[in-house]
Amino acid sequence: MISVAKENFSIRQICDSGQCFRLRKLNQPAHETGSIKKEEGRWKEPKEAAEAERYGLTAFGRFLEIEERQNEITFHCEEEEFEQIWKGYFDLEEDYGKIIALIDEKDDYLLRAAAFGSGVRILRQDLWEMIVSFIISQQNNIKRIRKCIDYLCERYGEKRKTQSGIVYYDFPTPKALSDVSLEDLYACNLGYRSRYIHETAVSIASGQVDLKALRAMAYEEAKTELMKLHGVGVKVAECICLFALHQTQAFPVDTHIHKVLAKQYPEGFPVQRYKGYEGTLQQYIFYYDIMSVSEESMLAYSTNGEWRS
DNA sequence: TACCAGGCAATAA
DNA sequence: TTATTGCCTGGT
Repeated sequence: MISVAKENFSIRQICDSGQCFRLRKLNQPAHETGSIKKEEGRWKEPKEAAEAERYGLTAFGRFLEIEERQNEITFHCEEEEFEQIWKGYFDLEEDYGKIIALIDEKDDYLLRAAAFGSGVRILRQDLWEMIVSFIISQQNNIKRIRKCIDYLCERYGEKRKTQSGIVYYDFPTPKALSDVSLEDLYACNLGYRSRYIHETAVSIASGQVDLKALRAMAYEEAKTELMKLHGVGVKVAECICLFALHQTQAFPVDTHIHKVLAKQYPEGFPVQRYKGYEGTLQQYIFYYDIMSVSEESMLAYSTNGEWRS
């Protein structure tokens, strides 16, 4: 087991940040959105060591159990595995405090967003898994995305078992998905995205688009190459660049970010000032926005029982 | 019941 | 080149 201090690092926040779909709280009904049960309301920091929150992560063909306590995070694996895989996966060699310190002291909104989600990090996830995951994400919500991905893994991924007997499924390979009929993909509730997944799997399994070459490409080139895949547009390509290729200059704009930009940055987000860190800051904004929706709703509810606009 | 959700591709203008 | 529209499905 390996424990690390919680410096700008929160599994709970990463779990809810919308960048990964196979990290989730354990002892919770399958497909529950992220770390919080609806009826529980806001998540509270565990006070005692005994109140550790347990998470399960499936990635790179492995299952990792993680415990989060008030001041530390414990990875249930050997040191070698941690050094070789998870240290890089969670981007633990980057100093996020340094990034937050770059924020314009006059930018109250961005300061609040970064303080709120200071434990969020940009993961280095598997490229193929991110391509499929973000094609599924379009016009979709996190809960359903998780469900669709689970379904694909359980049906077409390799079944595996940890030493302690936990059963999990690897993400299906491009070849495995390219062999699945459109009809069977529709049965996974992928809807019109079924066609995109099928054609993308064929493109990659056939070598028409090369994952290895993609990993070596610079941002603009990688984005253009990704958009050759059916079902991958600008937004999805930028998400893949950010969450798989760790190109932190990517700045995906979805409806949430679009809304925030219009309200907080009518003159445009100062991308020049934050060059190379746009994607990280975007993630703070995104997390702040999706997580504060319920909070804002409560604040908007005035004491006389009427809703303020 | 109708509309929308963390877009995209096809088609029209 | 830019604007509009259909698309699967589950939730409200």
